[in-house]
Amino acid sequence: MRRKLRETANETATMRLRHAGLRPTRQRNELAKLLFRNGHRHLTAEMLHAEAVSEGVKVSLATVYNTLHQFTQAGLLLQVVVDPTRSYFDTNTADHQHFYCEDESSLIDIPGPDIAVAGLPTPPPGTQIKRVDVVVHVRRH
Amino acid sequence: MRRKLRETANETATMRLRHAGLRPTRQRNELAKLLFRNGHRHLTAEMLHAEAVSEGVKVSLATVYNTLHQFTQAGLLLQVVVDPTRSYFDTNTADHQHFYCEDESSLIDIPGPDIAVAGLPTPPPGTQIKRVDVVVHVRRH
DNA sequence: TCAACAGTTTAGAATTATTCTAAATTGCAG
DNA sequence: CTGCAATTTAGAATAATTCTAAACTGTTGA
Repeated sequence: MRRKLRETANETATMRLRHAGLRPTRQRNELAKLLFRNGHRHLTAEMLHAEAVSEGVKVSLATVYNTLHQFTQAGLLLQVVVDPTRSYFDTNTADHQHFYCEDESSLIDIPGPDIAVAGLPTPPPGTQIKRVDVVVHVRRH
Repeated sequence: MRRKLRETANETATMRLRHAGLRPTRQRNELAKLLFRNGHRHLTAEMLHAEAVSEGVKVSLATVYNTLHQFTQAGLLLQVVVDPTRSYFDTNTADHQHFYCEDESSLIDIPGPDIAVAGLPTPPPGTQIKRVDVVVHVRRH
C-alpha cells in the first residue's frame, strides 16, 4: 500500500536533519520541508517566516533565524552576501555563483561550471582559501 | 616660495569635490583629506567617524554616512559587501577584487589584472552587467 | 513506560547599523 | 553683504538580527 506523500516528506526531512547532526524537532522538520520541497531557492529569514506562518506552521522568527544559521553551519544551506541590508540563504549548496539584480533585490543562480576564475594570487600568509564568491551585478537597461 | 603641505592637501580635496559635482563644505573636505591622504583603505562609517573625532575633526556620524554614500555615487569610493553586519568603503575605485579574512573581518586588495573571470553567461533578459565582484574568503589554518 | 535532563523554542527586550526628521548652519550667487 | 538652497546635526526612528531567561520537548536509560 502506497504511503502518503506528506509522510514521506516528513521522513526525508528527518533523515536530512539526523544526517546533519541536528535533533529533528517539529520546527526544524517543518522548516526543512518548506525549504527543500521544490527546486532551489534564495530567501531571507523574514521571507521563510512569512511563508511558514501563511501555511499554518507555528514557529517564531527567532527560531527561523536560529534554524537558518544551524542549517548553514551543517552545510544544508549557503549564506549569500550581496545586499548590505539583508542576508539571503541559498538551498543550493553546490559550487555556483549568482547574478544580483539591484533593481528588484533578486538573486539568480549561475550554474557551477559556467564560470571560471583564473589567476587567483596566493592567499595572505597563514591563511587558506575557503571559498570564492562571484557576484555579477546587473541592472535593467 | 614653497607652500605648506596642509594648504595643498586642502586644494586637492576641494578640486576632487568640485570635479565630482559636490559642494566643497568643511566636513566633506576634511573627510576627503582623511580618506585619500595615503594609500588605499577599506573602512566603515564608524571607523571613519572615530578617526575624524580622534584627529579633532568636528563631524557627526550622520554626515559621515551621508558623505560616504555621496562619494560612492560620485565614483570617489566603492562600496564592498562581504559582511552581512557592516558596510565597507574602498578608496580604490579601480577594477580589482578582494580577499576577505573572516577571522579578523579584514579586507585585502587583489590587484586588478591578477584575476580573470571567464565563462560569464548572458545576463537575464532586459538587464546588462554592471560589475563583477569576486570575494575570496580565506581563514587562518 | 516514563522520569529526568539536555537541547530547543519562544516572547519580548536588547543591540547594532543605518536612516530619517526637522531645526540650525553654511556656502555661494547676485 | 543678503538670501536662499544645500548641508549638517542631534536625536529619534527603523530594520535586521541577536540575546535572555523561562517554558517546553526529544531522547535516553532504568
